[in-house]
Amino acid sequence: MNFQQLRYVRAAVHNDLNLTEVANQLFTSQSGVSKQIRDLEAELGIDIFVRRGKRLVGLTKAGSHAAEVIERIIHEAENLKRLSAQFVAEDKGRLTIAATHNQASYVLPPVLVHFSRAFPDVEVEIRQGTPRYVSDMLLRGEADLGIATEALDEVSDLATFPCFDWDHVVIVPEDHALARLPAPSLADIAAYPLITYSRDFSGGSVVVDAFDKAGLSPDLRLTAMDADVIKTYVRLGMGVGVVAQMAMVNGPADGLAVVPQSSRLFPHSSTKVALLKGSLLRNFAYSLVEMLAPHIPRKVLTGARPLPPLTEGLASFAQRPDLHFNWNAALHAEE
Amino acid sequence: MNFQQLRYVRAAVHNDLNLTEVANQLFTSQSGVSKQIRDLEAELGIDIFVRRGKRLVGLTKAGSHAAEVIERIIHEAENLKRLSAQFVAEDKGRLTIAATHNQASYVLPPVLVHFSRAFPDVEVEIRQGTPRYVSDMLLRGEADLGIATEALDEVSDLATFPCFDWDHVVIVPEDHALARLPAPSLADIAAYPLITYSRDFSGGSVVVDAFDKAGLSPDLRLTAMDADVIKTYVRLGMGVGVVAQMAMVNGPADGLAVVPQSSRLFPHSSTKVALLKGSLLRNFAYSLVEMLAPHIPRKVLTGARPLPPLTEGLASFAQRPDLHFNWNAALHAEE
DNA sequence: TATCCTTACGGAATTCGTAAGCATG
DNA sequence: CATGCTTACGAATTCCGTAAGGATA
Repeated sequence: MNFQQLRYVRAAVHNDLNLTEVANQLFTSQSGVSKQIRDLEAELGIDIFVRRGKRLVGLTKAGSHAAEVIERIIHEAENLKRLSAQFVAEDKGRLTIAATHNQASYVLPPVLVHFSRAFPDVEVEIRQGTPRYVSDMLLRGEADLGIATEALDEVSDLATFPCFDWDHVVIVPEDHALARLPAPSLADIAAYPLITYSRDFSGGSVVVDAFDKAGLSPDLRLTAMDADVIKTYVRLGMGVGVVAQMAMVNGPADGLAVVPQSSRLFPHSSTKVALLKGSLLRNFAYSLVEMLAPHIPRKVLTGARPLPPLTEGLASFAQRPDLHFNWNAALHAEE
Repeated sequence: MNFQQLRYVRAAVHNDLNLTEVANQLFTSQSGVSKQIRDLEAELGIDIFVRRGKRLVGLTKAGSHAAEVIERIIHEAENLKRLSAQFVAEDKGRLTIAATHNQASYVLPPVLVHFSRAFPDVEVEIRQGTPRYVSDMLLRGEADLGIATEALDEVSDLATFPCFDWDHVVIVPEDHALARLPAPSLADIAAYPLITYSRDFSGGSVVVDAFDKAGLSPDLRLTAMDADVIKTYVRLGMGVGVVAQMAMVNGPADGLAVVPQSSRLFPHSSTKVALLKGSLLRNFAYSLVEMLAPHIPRKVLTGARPLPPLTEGLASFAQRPDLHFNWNAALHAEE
């Protein structure tokens, strides 16, 4: 049994049991992958995969149990590497953040400015996608931290921490009639074509649900993944937009107006930071979580790991209040 | 990074950092051990061990963190093997039980008779020693289950389950004066030389503590690790013995008498079964725990594992009430 | 001096990748 | 017939153990 074999099995499970794909992804030959997996099966004395002819078509019962354990072994091996890196150069390394467009564009910028000032030797990589993509990246171990909305709470292998609450607002062209009403209702808004987030973004369903609950079925003219697209079409007069508050506060708002009191029309949303349970992260990653969610007690954060984490790293951070970031101040500075 | 390297590091930590010893224990050359460890340190970029000249004298800070993670990796790798064995031949294999003499001699026999009838293809190996030895065997992964007294509760990496309570009794030669009193007190007993368990057996301290608390300091003439030795010397008239109840009920009692009401003189003791947290055991091992502690809800038992265990094995066992063993009946059948 | 770790080096075992074979859809 | 797994086999790499070197207590 060796790590290579375990990695191959893991990759096969994550890649539709396509060994050719696995070989490409891991930069090796597919014959090697095939052989190593067969060797492992022979050593363990079990079939991990169900084969039909020469094709892998599923996991055996033993295989699916094995896959779970293999996942943990590889995960711990990665923890070992991260742990070592932590001691080699405490504040140097790479941090991969998976985030939705909204978070990446309007929430992360001020925080990351602060972060990169505190950790100049950390390369930050942002990967953007749907909430589902964010959780997948975390589960696959390809991202260290994930930033999205409540959707992450539903993934049981992730530890999520709330950062802050925010609202959706209704936006219209500056000269639009709705901008002049003191407090338009949902019904007033539903009279116009609507432009908002796609349904698979949690924001999307929050907005639509609010109209549903009020017994309204607005004309959902266009849905998009990001606020910039929505704003563009609103500017063009294609309809009334509903976007996250931050997109107007922290982003360009020229030619647009926020409909008065419109933030009260929808339930609060919440930005969450998530990490894979059992992950031993680099010190600077924990620091970023602290910046995003300074109110989370440190012990809760480290509790995401079933067994004791790198306590020094965290303890030393606790002694550096200069690292704390008041994102609320930053977010609303321009208001 | 490979498992061999991790095993070497682990073994070094468990063997006083003596690589020669590690090599002997793992049947390899010490030069190989040395090289592999150095390779691992090079790959991780950290020193795991503190060296003075050419001697390993300690773990670095990074090393002690690494050792913890390595422990988990190897542990999960063993889980993977056990899991596979479980599917190859569900009720066939080997079960190593570490137990104190008392448990091995008077508690286990009736249970194991029952067990080996239910699982005829399981080889059972009993390893006997002090409570400390029992916990060490579990922590080192050399035993699957441990049976001892409360002493196991103090080891945080072990999950312990209470089996049943029992008492100590005072034993004397048949014709002894104490045997004729209706209910001798501790003071009555302390008038004679005492023979009981060694202090490092939890039974030992329970007995001595009871006298201490009563303000008595009896003449502790002899201490031994097992009841048979104690009984022998009591027969020879060397003193009054204090042994576990089971040693009289389930073991030979010829020539000896239990002092009336003497079980009330000492606090209750309790037999515990323990397993290493996070261990994925074979189905038959869980079955033995069930026989020993049938009142423990199955979910609590499997909860000893941080992540989902082999649920089929356990579920199928739950459907076989024939496997349940009433040890209380067995233990007291002769009464 | 006895113990014990490290390095060097040659042989053994493993792993890897190309190429060919063969089953599936 | 395009895709995809397996097997065979030679090349490359890695692993292992003997032996010598050097450091400590």
